[in-house]
Amino acid sequence: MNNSTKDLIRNFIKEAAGKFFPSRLPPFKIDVAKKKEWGDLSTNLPFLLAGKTGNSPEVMGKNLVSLLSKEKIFSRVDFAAPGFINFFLSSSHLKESLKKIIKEKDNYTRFSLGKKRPVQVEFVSANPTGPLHVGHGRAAALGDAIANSLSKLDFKVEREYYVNNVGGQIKRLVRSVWVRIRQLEGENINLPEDGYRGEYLIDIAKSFKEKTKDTKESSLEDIFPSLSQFVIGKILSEIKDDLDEFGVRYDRWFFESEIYENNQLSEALSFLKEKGLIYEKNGALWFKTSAVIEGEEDRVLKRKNGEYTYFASDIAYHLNKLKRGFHKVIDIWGADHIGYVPRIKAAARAIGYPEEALKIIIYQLVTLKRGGKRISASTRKGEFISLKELLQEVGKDAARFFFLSRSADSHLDFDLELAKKQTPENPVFYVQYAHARICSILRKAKEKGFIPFPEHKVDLDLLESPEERDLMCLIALLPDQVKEASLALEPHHLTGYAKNIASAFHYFYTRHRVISKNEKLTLARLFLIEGVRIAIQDIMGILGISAPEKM
RNA sequence: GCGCCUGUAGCUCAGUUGGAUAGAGCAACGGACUUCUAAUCCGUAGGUCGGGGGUUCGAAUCCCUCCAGGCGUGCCA
Repeated sequence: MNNSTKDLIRNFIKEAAGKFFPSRLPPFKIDVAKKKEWGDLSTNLPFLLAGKTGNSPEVMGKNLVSLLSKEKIFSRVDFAAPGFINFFLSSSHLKESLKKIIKEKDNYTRFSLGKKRPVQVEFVSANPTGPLHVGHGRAAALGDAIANSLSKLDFKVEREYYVNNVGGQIKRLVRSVWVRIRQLEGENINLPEDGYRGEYLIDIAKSFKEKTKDTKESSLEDIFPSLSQFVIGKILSEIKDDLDEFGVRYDRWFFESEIYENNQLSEALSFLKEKGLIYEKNGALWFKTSAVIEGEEDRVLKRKNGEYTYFASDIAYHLNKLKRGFHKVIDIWGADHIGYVPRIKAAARAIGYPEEALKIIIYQLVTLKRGGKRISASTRKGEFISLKELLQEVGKDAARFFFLSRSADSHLDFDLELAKKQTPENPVFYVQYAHARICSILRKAKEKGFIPFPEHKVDLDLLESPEERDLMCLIALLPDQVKEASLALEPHHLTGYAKNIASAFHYFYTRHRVISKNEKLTLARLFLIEGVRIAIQDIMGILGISAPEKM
């Protein structure tokens, strides 16, 4: 499936240019025009051809224009100095697009280019040492939206959460709970320096005590296996609950311990050994990062004390992913892991990842604000705002919309007051309101007997105002938007497009009455706003945000 | 010190594989309800794209340099 307007145009351009430019075309752009006078779309190809042929952009451009003008998809094709071609989409193409979205619903923005190839998105993957915080919310929103958007392109997407259930952090965690248990037993004992101080561990200690009777005599060593399983299970189920409430479901929860159990670690290491990328120094085993990526420091895989590092199991984990046959593996990490990127990239290359098969998306940290004031987010004191609290305060929809409003690269200022507001200042309500408003009109139309309407009675030629044309144009370009945002792994473009459509609708609404005495016009407009409604619902669906029918 | 990210209107940010006179939302100011949701809309104003240099037909976008903020720089994860 492919409803891309740009692809159609691209093909026409290739065909036309081929008539006087025999060799392969340089990569050219088709952009949405910035101004009304410049049409709907434009291309810079004349500049590029001029550079290749020595002719002026004007000659190249005018040649193309004369060949392209005959295509039915355009109502007008202009050459625009100094070297652009501007395209005006014909009303027949716009009407065609509108009919398609009505007919195909959310399949309208579906593409078949992924060809069912498997892609994995691994995200959040927070250590099971405490509740998820706001930053994890950003990862969850990003990962889920990216996964949704890739599904649209017909990739077979798998969502995965990697659970680090072994290692030093877990030991510290379990020891902390053990100390809490001892304290509950009345012992005068303090949390270790590097312990976890959060109050939630006291609750966990209590429930472990209830479940297991004789905690009094047990040493940490004896109790460790069962206690650690209990603690991790408890915390993980809270994490699952939070993600569930946020609307995120995983296909797989992958436990780090699995890497150890199935010998996968030694397999990965011998893989590297064969390549001569492992050596011993100071009693430890090292990975020769420097041999793969210039300027990178070598890293320890196995410590002097015989324990493997997180890096070692992570290499094995990535080898495991590769073996599962993913066409592409996408890891989504917080900016605090930025320093880890080169070494895992190096390892990926060493274990046979094709270039580009591993994509690591780094998102910048979230700053919370209440009105104008910053809220400190210090994890150490345990006074961070959890994802749960955020959801309680602003709700899933606002949280997701805000997280997805900015590019991952950008630091995110999250204003809690704004997210809660039920006014047009708050973009999520603005968009949802447009959808609800359309639904309200459709309900009324139904009462009056306009719906369901037979499609053959709808005459779209009656939609001739600029406001109606703008809406149709946004619908016509929607598949391209979805495709581009998906391929770029940048869902924030879609929040932007949702705002654009909502705005165009509200503008239309104040100028035109949908339900009127003019029955034919009413039908045509109902048809149009139903298309707009589907567009909004579709985008919101990709973003994981609801599109309410009433507000 | 070094690495990565960021610096665009009062605020929050799009735009960064070079392309036309740099955009949006909010805030500010001024307007619009015999109406299918005024939870909306319209208009006005707002800019040395952090500074400086360079590359070229053309730079917010590429290169160099400097400044500011964030994150990282573990035999933690």
